[in-house]
Amino acid sequence: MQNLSRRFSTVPIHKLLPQQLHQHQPQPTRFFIPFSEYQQKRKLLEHKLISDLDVCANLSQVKEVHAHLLRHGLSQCCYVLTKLVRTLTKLGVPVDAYPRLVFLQVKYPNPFLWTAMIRGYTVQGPISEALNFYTCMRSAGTGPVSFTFSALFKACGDVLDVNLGRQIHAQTILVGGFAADLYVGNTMIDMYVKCGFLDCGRKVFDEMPDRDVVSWTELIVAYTKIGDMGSARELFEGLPVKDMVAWTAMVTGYAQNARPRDALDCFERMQGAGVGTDEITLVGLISACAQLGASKYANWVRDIAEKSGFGPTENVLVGSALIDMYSKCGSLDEAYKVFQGMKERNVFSYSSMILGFAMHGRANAAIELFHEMLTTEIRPNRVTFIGVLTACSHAGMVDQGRQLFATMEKYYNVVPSADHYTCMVDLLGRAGRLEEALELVETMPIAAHGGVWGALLGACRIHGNPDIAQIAANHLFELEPDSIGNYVMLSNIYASAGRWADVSRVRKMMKEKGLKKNPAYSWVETKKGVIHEFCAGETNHPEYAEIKKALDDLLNRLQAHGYQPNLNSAAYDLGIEERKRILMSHSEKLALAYALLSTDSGSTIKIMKNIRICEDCHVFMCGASQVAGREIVVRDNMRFHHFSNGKCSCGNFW
DNA sequence: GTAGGGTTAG
Repeated sequence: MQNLSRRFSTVPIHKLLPQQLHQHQPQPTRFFIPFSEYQQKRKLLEHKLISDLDVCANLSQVKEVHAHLLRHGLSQCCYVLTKLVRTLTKLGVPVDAYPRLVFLQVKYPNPFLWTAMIRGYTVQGPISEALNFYTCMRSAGTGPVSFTFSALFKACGDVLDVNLGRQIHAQTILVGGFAADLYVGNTMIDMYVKCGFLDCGRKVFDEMPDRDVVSWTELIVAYTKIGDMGSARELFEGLPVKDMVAWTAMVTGYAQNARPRDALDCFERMQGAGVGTDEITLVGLISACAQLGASKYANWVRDIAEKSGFGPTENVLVGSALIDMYSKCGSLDEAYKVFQGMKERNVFSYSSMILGFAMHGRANAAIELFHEMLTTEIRPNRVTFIGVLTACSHAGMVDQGRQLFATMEKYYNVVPSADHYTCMVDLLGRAGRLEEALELVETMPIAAHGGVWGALLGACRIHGNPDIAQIAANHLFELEPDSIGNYVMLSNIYASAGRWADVSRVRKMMKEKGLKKNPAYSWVETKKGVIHEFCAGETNHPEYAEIKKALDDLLNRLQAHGYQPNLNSAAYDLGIEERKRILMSHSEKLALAYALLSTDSGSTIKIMKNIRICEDCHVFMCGASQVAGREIVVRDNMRFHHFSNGKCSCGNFW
């Protein structure tokens, strides 16, 4: 066996070119074969070997074909050997071993055989060896084929090496004609986009003589990923023939960019265009419905899934997405029904269900399900641990949470991320161990992000610790200078501690930065599925008089049960009566009163909020669930609160 | 050989 490395040049292509090009013009590939009986027989044999290779399921079968091939004197037949190399790499045989030996026995490899080797190295690595083969192929005077470049671009995209990609791009132009090839162009766009050079991808697209729906979709997706839905849309509208993948890219793009309405509109247009729907389209659509959080859409999309033949029972992808959606729409029971009905479950199904339980304050159910999962073959991933740690933290299970955290890397090979540290800080913080939580943040081996400090700040609110709150807030002001919530939180913590001078200081900071409080909104769905929006302090609802009356009635009954307004939940510098009035105009209270008027007495009231529920409203909801005898579910921007018989599922920690 | 996909914490 010859030593390959000595025969092959190791000079990088940019040094070989362009001089090398002039020395070795690519030889034209010969397609014409003189016809004869011998040729005919040989051709039949080649075809037989190829189809034998097609059905090979393991290495020994391939070896048999190889032996057969050698017996018939086809050791130089590039056509069959190319197939042999492809089959071997497809079966996962290291290209550096057996395929390389096969290749070395060929005196004059044709471009396809070279490319099969290059492709093998681009898939299995190292990419340097793929490039080495390319260089040698060129030095041997062999002209590449378009697939050679596609394989190389794919490899560059996978390892995010744009410099290499650019060198190969230059090659496609130098070697001649390949830059204009459709497949080469498409993989080139993909490479640039993956490496984060969208503009270069766009330039390739703009200069391509032939484009197909794949070229368009690649760019559309790239725009949706960076959040530029305007450019995505513009391209999409110009796309002459829109197929299912292209439509799906738009639907999913809107969903991923928090524009659920547009996602739904786009889907309806897609249906109007007579384009079919598959599981991937449904996932995007379901995610949009989850964001809308209304049961009307939840039922609508489930119906579509069933009718398209991708029901949750059969399809694990759709099933998992539906679990998440129902959880986010406040229908935990429905989520669990979907979960139980699924024939096949995977780590997504389990994690979504565990997160659903955790989000709704059902800590024990979440932890039980986690243990049930461990009895299966399915291994937990990073998201599963987020779910189960969140559950522990809401149930105050400090020791169990610590134990889980300690085992995640050891037994499950999941390295704790800043997000997992967020859960741990939350766990310790909620349990009142603020110093320990602070110590954990200060000693964690990776950088703390806003989430970690935010968890600490939230714990300081629960336990009224303005000093540690100040430390956390200072970090947050650095990390997230424009995030209004942190200022509001710190100001509230000072207000609860009666430190009015500090409250003024924080307010001044907000003013200087030009930050304004987000207006508070609540939404409630009537029995007809119409969604009503309420803004704090708003009096212009058409049924405002009735709402006000219902709210006053409720207030009177609650006061008879001992409810007293929590005045700390309103601005400190107003009079007591004014503060009481403001508290009563909070949007979730208006929404609750309207729901009492407009829904059936036995049904659960569901209210969605855009900001965190205040303490006064929380107490108010607890009481209301008792005196009105209703189940109330409130989704704020953090989690779900289930109010029933005067108690909340969050255990008054939120 | 090329394009669309799910769960994430304050």
